[in-house]
Amino acid sequence: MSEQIRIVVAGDERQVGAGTTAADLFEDRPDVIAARVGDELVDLTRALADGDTVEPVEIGSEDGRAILRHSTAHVMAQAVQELFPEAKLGIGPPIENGFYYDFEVAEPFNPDDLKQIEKRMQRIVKDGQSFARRPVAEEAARAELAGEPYKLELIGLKGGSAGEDASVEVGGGELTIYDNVRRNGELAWKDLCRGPHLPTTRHIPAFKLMRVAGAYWRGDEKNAQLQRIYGTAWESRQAQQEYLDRLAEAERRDHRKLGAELDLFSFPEEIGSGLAVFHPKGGIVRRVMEDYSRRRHDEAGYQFVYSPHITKSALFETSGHLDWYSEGMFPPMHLDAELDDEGGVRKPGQDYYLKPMNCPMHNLIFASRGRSYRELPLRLFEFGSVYRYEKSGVVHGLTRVRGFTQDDAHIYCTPEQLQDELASLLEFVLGLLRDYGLTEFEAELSTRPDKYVGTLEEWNTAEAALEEALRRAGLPYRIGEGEGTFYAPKIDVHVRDAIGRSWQLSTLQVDFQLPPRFDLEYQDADGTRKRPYMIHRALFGSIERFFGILTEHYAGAFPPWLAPVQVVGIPITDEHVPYLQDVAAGLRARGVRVEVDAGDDRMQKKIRNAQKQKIPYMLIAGDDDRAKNAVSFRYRDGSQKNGVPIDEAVAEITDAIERRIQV
RNA sequence: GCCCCAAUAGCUCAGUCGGUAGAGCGUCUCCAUGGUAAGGAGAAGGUCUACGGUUCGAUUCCGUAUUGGGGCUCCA
Repeated sequence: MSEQIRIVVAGDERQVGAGTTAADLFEDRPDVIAARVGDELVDLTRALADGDTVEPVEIGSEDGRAILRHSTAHVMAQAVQELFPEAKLGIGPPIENGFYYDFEVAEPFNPDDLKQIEKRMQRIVKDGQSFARRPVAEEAARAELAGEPYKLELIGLKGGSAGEDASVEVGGGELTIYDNVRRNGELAWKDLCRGPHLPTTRHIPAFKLMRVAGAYWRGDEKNAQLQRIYGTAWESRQAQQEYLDRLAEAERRDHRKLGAELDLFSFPEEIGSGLAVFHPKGGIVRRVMEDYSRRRHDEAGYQFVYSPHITKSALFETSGHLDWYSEGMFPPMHLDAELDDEGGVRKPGQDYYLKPMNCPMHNLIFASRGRSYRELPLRLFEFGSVYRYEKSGVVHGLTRVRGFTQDDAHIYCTPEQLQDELASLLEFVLGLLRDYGLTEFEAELSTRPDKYVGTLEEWNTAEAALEEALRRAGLPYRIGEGEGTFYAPKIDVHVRDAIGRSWQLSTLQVDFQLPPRFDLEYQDADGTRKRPYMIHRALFGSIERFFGILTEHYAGAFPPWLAPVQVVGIPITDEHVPYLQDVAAGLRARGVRVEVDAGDDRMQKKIRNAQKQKIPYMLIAGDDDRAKNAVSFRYRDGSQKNGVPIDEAVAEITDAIERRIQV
């Protein structure tokens, strides 16, 4: 009689024969593709030991998907090496929505290659090769993988500072190799890998290769650049299709595309990379955003300031930017130098820089005269245009540009005021974002890094104040331990858009570096001079970026209060144009942005045009409406309401605009 | 900055295996007066991104630059 062991399966204690595997336990569960034993994810084929607790890992679960994707990465690597035997393996981890694998190849892959690789993968999936785990000693692993220089490097990193990626391959403990074994027992392929993996390649229900890109070995730009193939893999064809549909939806909402279609903005080549111009329609949206923001800041006790776009270099020497941020700044222009007749320097001249930040300017305003504690908190606000010399490869639509305008403010307060100021500030931030229909937030509190300026006490005070502000706002947050900048702990607010994507928007930072550098002081009630605390904050971050994000959030269908054209009048025939123009005049008198389409298109075409421009309200009028002193609504969603008296129509529209409702 | 890909009319794209180009939409003009997503006809519009090279000849091939796209790195 065989030996018995005791295990706990999904909470139930059971007695089973020695050598029992998780596969045996979940025989009747085809969706189970791995097991969690204790804290560890393992292959189904792993034999269980006495006292193990075992949980099933379903293919559609988070862990299950990661295992599926990682296994698919192996299948892809096998296919690549079968087709391109000279390809050297990098790493191939699962990622959100899919996986990748890096290869060193002489020639980059082209789209045709991808198709071929995908075909070969389908064959491997059909083959039903099993993934077999095999622990190996380090020396043996080195011998087996002698032809794979990157894998050898990973073995060398074992247990060291291998980093997240490498740990997928080598883990912390023993080295293992996964063999892909054909059903006839023949070895098809192998890879250094920690696992776990699917039982067989047949357990891959749906996958697709997405694209090729260059990627540095171990993420370091000094290292060799490998070819990375990205793929996606899912627990069902349907799940994959839903993912592909989500991608298509994101593409449909792409602000760069909508920006052109809706005539909002462009990036003229003549101006330069990352430098946007706003067209009249984009200008309206932007102006409404700015006006609203100004009004809210005014109500919240901010004072408005203006500062120039360029400054002598000395300012950024004082602020420290030239020491630690010069790479991100546009090169300086050298002005006012004079040479004498012999070519010698008579007057050395000055370097002027475009400003990458507004804070030094605001500090000068604070320091322009003596400040009393009675003035604090002093809140200086500016729509400040700044220029940052972003690397050419990172510029992207409106979300990453080289010239942009921050809704920037700096708040100077006493240490005692810090807590309340941060709390009300956070409230203010969230309130404003909510007005744009952004309601799902998540915050990140970044704390003191190893290298920092200021005193430990100051940091503790500020971090505690930030955390308390988060608690008061009832905001879910995570802590980024040591992720603060060297001069400040900060809160970053991430918002979720209409299709669930998360964007980092607002940032609140307490600054310990600039007040002493600028020798900022105020005179306290007891007559002594004290150093104020300084808070940097931006709600939108950059107006351009926020504009881009909003465009995608609304898919270009801006709510009435923001829409460039709020109402378009569409006459049934030319004869009704004057009637609609009267209606429009009434709306315009109430501040509504309204146009009457008097062109020679047919009514149907005008509706189509208005629909494509995503105009919130179409007011249609013909003989019937005119006879009743009415108009007919057609809303953006295609619904309609006929014969609405003009007064009611105007009231409905102006009300929706005033209340900033989303329609 | 690095790797790969692209650039043809205002937009989306076709095309030329090297002999200076087309469509649809948009624009303009005219006709049509039509009740909820494309009425009809005609016209205008392009040094085929720029600069070099090869060639009898370059929009096409090669190089460089610029701009854009997908990644990597970066985002204080």
